[in-house]
Amino acid sequence: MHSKSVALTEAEWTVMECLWEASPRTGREIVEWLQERNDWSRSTCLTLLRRLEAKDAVYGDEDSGVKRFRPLVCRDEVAVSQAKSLLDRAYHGSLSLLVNAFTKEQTLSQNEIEELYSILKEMEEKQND
Amino acid sequence: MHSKSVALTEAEWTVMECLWEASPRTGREIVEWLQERNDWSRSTCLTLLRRLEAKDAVYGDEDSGVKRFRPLVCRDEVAVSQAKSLLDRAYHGSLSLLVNAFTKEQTLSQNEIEELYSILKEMEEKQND
DNA sequence: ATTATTAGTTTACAGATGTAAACAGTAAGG
DNA sequence: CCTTACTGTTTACATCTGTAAACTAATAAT
Repeated sequence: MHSKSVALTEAEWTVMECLWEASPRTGREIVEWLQERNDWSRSTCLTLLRRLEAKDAVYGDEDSGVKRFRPLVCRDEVAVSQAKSLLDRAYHGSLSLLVNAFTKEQTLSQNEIEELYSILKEMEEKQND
Repeated sequence: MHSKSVALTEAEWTVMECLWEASPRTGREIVEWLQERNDWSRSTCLTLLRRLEAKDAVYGDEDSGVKRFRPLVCRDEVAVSQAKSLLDRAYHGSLSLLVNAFTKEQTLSQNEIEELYSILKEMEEKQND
């Protein structure tokens, strides 16, 4: 699970979710999983898998005609790189600007607020080393 | 400046930045502005403007052969809607998850941390009304 | 008038993305 | 052996994006 900054499209994300949830998974399993949420055809699912293989986001380990797919990038990496690109584009790279914009729009749950507090606290502690 | 949730592409963002910075602006001005940062041809700039007009993100007010463009969506709206879509996709809609992922990756500046604290504080106060 | 300049529009075209039908290879059933 | 049922691959095609040349209408300069 090396660290490449792959960019995933909407549809590809969905496929990856399946593999991040559990892997390896066979084509058949993946198709099934995907068809439960979207109504893609088998072909569509397999095409997406192939494209993901092409961009080294997954690897299909073939064993007697059946491939066993597993992710080559982890969710966190992709998420962060995606977030970074949005942040740069829309918030001059500033996390607080994003959070601010967000809170103006919708109230955060008490839970979220506490969560955020503790993240900040932790951050500070780490800094005081 | 109504509230449509337009989705902008990378290139379109750049054009919008120009108009958000100041408007109205004539085609010539926009092209100039854009060429200072990217090296797009005049055509490219104008094509993007036209596409933005098509998706009602800007309006070109024609006056004797010269158009005066201005944005029809505001930066904040677009930014938030973009952020929301990322959040949903990559962080199950949870802001704190995003913040967390981020802090793990790179340290926030003291400034950012304080900024975030004050946002949270404000948030809480608003809640206690 | 004729030409050069400028403004915006039309057309173009390759690569990415969503979506899937058609096809080929192989294993299992009869 | 021949058909069926699967597995994965090739091919296809419309729309979206990035990028821009070609063209037309209007204006200014000679």
